[in-house]
Amino acid sequence: MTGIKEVADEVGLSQATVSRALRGQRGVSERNRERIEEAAARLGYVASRTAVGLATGRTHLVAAVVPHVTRWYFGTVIHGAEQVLRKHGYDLLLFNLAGSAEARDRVLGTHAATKRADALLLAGLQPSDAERSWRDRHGTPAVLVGAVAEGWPSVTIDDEHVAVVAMQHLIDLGHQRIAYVGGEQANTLEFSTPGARHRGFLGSMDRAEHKVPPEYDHDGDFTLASGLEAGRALLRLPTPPTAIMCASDEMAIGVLRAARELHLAVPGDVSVIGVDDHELSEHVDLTTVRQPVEELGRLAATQLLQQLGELPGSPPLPSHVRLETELVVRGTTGPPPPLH
Amino acid sequence: MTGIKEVADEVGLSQATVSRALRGQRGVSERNRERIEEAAARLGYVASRTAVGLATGRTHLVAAVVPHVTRWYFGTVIHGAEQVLRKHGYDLLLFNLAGSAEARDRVLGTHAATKRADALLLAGLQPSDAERSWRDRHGTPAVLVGAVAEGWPSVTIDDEHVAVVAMQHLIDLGHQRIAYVGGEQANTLEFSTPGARHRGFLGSMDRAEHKVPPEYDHDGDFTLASGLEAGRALLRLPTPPTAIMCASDEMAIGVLRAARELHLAVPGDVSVIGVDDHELSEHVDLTTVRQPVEELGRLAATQLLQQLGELPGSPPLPSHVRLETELVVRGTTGPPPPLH
DNA sequence: TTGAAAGCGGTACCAG
DNA sequence: CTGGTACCGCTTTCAA
Repeated sequence: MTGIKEVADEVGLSQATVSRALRGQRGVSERNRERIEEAAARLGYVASRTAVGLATGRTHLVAAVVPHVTRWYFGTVIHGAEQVLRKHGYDLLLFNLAGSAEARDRVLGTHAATKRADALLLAGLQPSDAERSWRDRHGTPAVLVGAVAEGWPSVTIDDEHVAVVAMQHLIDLGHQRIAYVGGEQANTLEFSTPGARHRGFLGSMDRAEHKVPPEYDHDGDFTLASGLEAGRALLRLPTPPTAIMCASDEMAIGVLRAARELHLAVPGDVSVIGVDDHELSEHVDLTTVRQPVEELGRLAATQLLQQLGELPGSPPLPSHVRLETELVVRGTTGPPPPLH
Repeated sequence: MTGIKEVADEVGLSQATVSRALRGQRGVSERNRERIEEAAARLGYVASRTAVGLATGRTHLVAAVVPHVTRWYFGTVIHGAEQVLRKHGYDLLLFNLAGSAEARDRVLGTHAATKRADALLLAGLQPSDAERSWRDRHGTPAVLVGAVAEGWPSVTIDDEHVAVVAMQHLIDLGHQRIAYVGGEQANTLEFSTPGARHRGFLGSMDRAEHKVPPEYDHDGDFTLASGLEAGRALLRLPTPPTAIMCASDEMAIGVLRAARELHLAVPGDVSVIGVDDHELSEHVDLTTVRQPVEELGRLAATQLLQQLGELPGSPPLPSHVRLETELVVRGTTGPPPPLH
């Protein structure tokens, strides 16, 4: 491994000068700068990130913590974040909780993430008490994606509003017996989204003066499989709903499959709406409320870079960014079946 | 940030002793070890990874390079790898090429990954000349997932065999006019899988003495959208195939959608088979050849840990691990339609 | 069993 | 504009 010393010896200058030259700092004669750059390139010198980290106190690492990399939403957030981070010389440390609360403690409790990275990106997670107090003490830059918390910058959509928009669409079509497939209790990692969407559902039903029998309020865990299960249960009810709103497209696709299984027409017998605009939703012709997931990731990364002082020129992002969503009407919603 | 010095002062011992005690090394009196551990816990001391890295030369970081995090296959590989790495104290640095060859040069060419990590996990990528020579010089532990290369440990399936198995299934059902949706040229990042599967397809057709008209040999990029497009083209042919084999489930699902669009019955008019056993495949009842993707990731991580000397007890993994695949017959394949 | 001190590979301050 | 040198925070000889 060629070190800075070799380069210095090669050009007959000090390490200090080489260091300055290579980082583009002022105070190096043009002639020497060129010689240094040439020598560094020729010798294949690349500064050791570890040594730089120790000397400067910055690792140029951002820790991204997600509940599940394999879920489309989180994969896409990461994809978006990584794009902008890399552009500014930051690498992405991935912490995949994979649904285990224990993993979360290990990652955030022992500071596996926080000790090593310059900043923290939490996606789909509500910071725990331990995490917020840690951050208060150390002032590590952090950002939340898809969650809000007092004092933490965040990039989100309005989850309650999303549900209201979806519900309004169904209500406008004339539906009254609307069921909900959410994911409130199922998630051990605290997650604010399900609660907000659920509130949106209940509020809308309430304002429309429609009753919500308990069996119309179903739990899921945001996976297709859980949607399938919920769909089966709901559609086999003596009085099944005429419309089902799901807190995610993956669950909605599961419900669609349940309907198909039971030979029910969509939207003839039952309408289905989701949230996300998953890459697959277009293909199953699912009506949904689109959220700009990749952009969420990009903005979160931008937030972080700003806190890290890496974006001197750019206008500061507000600490809470809330992105617009959009109702995408496709083929799975329609008027309720005529009464009989 | 409490450092080792604070802990040492606290217990009135030297940093050396504290360091030894905390890493469980022998040569520290039991009494002092306990006092040190207590003090460290009380002070909330966690060693700086950066400093440890500089002193030991090991970062405890593994760089995982993938073409696309958002693709199910790669997300799952990462998920599997991360699980075992974390268990052994390694963190995962994610490099998402996002389909850009330029990103690849930046990541691997400038050693963004290699300089910073102890080991390299390349998924779905064939090492370039520059990469192999770099590795030859520096001896960085590395492993390939879903690709093979002279001198590189790898964890794979037999991609050619996978295609042969899929084809045999179709041929056994009586199909003769079989088309292929692959992804050979489309991928700028060199990728060995498409080639192998394509060879399997051609070889099977050849052995069965079935002709492959050029228009039956279609390109895709492993996405659903490309499958849809390929499906439309193939099924609109004057003499359409009676079966279509796709190099991935995502493309197969696209083909299924094309069939639905054109009001063709599956498998009545056309049979479709994929490769992967994507999490969705069960739900669309797709016949496919399953590969154990998560296990691929886990084994790759194990390979790496072994090279890193972190698995002293365990029997060494062979340098090329090839996992079994399995034909999963579901509802999208059947006998060809009767001739007319 | 313990401690002093020399690195690890850079950065940054202070003189010159 | 350039060089000497004191760190950064921990590990690791080498002596005691």
